[in-house]
Amino acid sequence: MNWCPSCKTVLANEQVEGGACERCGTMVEQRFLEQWFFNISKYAPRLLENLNTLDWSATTKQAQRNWIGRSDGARLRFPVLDPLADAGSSAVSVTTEVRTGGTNIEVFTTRPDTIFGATYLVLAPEHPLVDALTTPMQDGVVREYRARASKQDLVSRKTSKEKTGEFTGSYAVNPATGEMIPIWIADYVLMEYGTGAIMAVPGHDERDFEFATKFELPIVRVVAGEGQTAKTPLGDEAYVGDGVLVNSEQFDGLSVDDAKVKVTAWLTSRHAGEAVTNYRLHDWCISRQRYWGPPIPIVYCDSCGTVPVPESQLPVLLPNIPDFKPDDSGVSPLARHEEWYHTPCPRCGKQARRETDVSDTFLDSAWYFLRYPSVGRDDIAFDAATTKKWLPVTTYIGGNEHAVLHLLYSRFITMVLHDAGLLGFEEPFTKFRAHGLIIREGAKMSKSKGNVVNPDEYIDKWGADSFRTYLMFLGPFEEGGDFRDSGISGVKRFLDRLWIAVRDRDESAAPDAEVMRKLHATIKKVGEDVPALSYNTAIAAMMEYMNVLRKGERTPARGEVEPLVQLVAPFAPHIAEELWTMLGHATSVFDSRWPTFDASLLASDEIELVVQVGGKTRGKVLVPKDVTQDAALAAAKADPAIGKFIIGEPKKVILVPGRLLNVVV
RNA sequence: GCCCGGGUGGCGGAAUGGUAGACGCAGGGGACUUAAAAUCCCCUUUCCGCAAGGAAGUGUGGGUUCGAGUCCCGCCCCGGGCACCA
Repeated sequence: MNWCPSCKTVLANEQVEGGACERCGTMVEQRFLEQWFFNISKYAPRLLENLNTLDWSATTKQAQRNWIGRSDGARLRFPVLDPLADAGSSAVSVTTEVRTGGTNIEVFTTRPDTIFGATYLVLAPEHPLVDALTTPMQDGVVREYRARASKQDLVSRKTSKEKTGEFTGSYAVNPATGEMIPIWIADYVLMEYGTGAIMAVPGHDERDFEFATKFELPIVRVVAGEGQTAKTPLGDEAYVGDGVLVNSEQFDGLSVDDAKVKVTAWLTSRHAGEAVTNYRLHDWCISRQRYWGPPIPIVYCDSCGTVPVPESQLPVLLPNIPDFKPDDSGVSPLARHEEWYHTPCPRCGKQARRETDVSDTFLDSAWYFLRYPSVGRDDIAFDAATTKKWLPVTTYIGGNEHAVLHLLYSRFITMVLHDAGLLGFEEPFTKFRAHGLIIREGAKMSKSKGNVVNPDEYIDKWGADSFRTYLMFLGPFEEGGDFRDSGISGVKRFLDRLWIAVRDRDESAAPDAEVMRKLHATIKKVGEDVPALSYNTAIAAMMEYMNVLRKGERTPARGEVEPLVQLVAPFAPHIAEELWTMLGHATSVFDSRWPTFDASLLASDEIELVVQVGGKTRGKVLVPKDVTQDAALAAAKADPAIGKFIIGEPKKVILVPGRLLNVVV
């Protein structure tokens, strides 16, 4: 288990980032503890598959794909040679009369095509077969190696790439070649992934190559790349590229991809293995050695064993205790509370003991969206009709730091509840967008970097509306951006000008046609940008309109400025509400309709047509919006600044209606 | 190493294959003012030129196209995810 010595609790794999606790940054240790898990790994294929149907930020989906970590390959069985009969003999062909002890070593590989090059096996030091496989002669060194590996924490073990290992003294049979190959243990093989054992193909795997070189194990080429043959020496590194099989008997000449399928089929027919898909996603450890949290509703009874607390007795409430601080024992503070700890067994009524761990807080946040619409109901978790009306969540915006935490857990819980018939959907968040990170002084804001911004100071100085609008303006929402103090003044100035425009408006003046054209273009632009989360360009469009509205300190007509207040409202709600009141409305701006635009106002009869000659922009001409190609060309020739570039008969003329004319000469 | 993003003025950033640099910051000049602040107007990619004008230009090298920041191929750099995962 991952143990955080600072938080004094175990952590799920998802809550360990680069070997450190997700919450406090302390390096985690490894401890052996019995814990409760949710079987999320069973859902790995679905969690992965469904990603293709979700409208989520690409980065978030990719993070989940990486975390789930699908790999297609094969599980292969290597029979172990009877250690008494064959120990000590050198690698000889034993195709006939293989005497095996009946044990098999199962390995997972993504390269079944290279099995003819598997010259040894490696087990993780913790592999359950190690004891049985270790010969008396090797017992000392193996025992010592395992002890050393167990003491070393997982982080340094995973990061130090220096290969170490010991020979067990036993041999297995390569099911393809029939040759006997030595069985080693080494800490570069991890018990927690695959079967905890690998077939080593040093010719075509960098790690195996390094190990084989160090311990002088045989290296065989079984794949030949372009310009290589079966005899081409491997040199000083493994060949991991594509190619065709060599030194692989009947499979020689097949491509790597073909051979993966055919070798697996062949081994399957010989009962030596089968194709499998492996995932790196582990089960979710939900036990926590804390006080605050929902107790895991399990009772341990000497007669009945592990008994779940029946539904009628749920929830198990926390006892009110003064000493709720966790300690380093690995046991929850609840265990110190005798009265609570001892409870009758729900099944037989005899004295029994409660589970003292509480569940991970991520379990709570994994279903809060189900609870929220039904908070009015105390009798049930969530009401079916209400849930059907409001869920799944249409659009969810959050941080990518939850990609493999909250967002993965929520999907899993939703799937489980769906399968239990409690929900009509199996994905909780139809659309998810990850907001970007705000960068300041060249780094993402963090307490340790000392570059965090306290919003209160900015709100005091600039106002909440300015601060909020600035955050939306400083860069694309999904990419984040640079927070620079100097940038706020522009947004503040915009809101000030809006205030003045409303205050000084002319109630009787008729709106100007050109201004109204711009207004309608702005309504259109903002209306399109907001759902696309392009807040920065929406604000820019409103600023642009403000420049037109207040050009030369003109006094705007009411009809020119009133809709702008509605457009601004989602960005700067306080000032918008106040301005709306100033405009004489008795109800909230948020109860007013979103302004609509008149498309017929947007187009004018004459347009500026950009003229290119040979692809280079040479100027523009004013033409009717539905100008013909010939008329446009004539207009271009008539313009002296453009005409001088049009020498001779045009070879080709391209007119992009309403936009551009390109004359190729 | 693998997989995602991204690379555009002094800066933050705009650009359905069609005027690169919208909008904002910073900078310069001007109007108003006794003055300052505020407000308003103009300029501000680089190079050549007094100017008119011209040339170059979106990390880099090629390619497709009448036309490429945008599409395709190779490379470099930055940010993020995964990583002794077989």
